[in-house]
Amino acid sequence: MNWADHSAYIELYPKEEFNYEECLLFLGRSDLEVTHQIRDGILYKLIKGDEECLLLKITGTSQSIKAEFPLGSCSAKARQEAAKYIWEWFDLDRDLEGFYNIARKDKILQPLIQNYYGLRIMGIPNLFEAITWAIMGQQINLTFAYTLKKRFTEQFGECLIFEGEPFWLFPEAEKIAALRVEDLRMLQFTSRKAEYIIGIAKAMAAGELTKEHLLQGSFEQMHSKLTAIRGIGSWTADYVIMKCLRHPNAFPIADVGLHNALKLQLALPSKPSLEEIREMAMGWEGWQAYAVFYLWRSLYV
DNA sequence: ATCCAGGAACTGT
DNA sequence: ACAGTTCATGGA
Repeated sequence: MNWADHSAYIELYPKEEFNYEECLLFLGRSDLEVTHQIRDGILYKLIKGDEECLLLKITGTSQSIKAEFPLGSCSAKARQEAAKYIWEWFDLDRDLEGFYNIARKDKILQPLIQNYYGLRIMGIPNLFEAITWAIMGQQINLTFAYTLKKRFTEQFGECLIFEGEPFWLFPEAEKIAALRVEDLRMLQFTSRKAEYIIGIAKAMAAGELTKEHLLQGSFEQMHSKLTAIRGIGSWTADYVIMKCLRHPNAFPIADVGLHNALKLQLALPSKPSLEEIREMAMGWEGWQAYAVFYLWRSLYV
């Protein structure tokens, strides 16, 4: 992690192939987003440090990301945690050169890496949030998924008011583990999703499911451990591996957004079959997650 | 109104 | 292993 601690603020220095504006565009794709805010081009994110909440005020250029602490000064340890969080959130450990090398030779990806140069997979570092968000998004349109997340967070998450505006933390697994299905049904979750989410919250609260444990395994091991959990199928496992566990081989091949993006990019009369997608993705080995993320990007704005 | 949405479990063969 | 069915509700 390449960063500087200036006490009043911190600064992170990504390697090349980084474009803050592109990343910010992704973060601003929904007005219903509750786990971060963008106001006047400035990104605000509330994170949970050791016991205490930390509000980050983030700005960036193509060379660096700067984060201030509008709540006041914070400890050196908290600043380190903030730096680590942002580093992971923006996937700054990744060297995109490998991806761009294979993408330059790929008919589908070539225009995308040109248009979205420097875009990184904006992650969800918190495992419970990543899994829960993926489950919320199963088989419903994205707008409604954001509505569910907003209700869920505003009902069960912690809130901090700053300058008269609320900043939310995604709910803790411990809190959700104590709920009943009806508590989520009231927010228009389906019974099925409510069961899945509470079940996973219980497993995580009991320490039976942790990010650290999953990260120890290979891609295949992560995938099979995740899909062994009720509510997590192949799509959800790949999504979580892509956004939280950060394995670049994650490939949610059944994703509807992916299908639509391919149809659009290739001007196909209808969505490609899984077999056709496998064919297209032959050259993406080792970078499937980035290929998918760039294709998703092509669907908006 | 009708179709479908960043799927998964369940059921029957 | 594989295909069909059910869950459920909002957006376009």
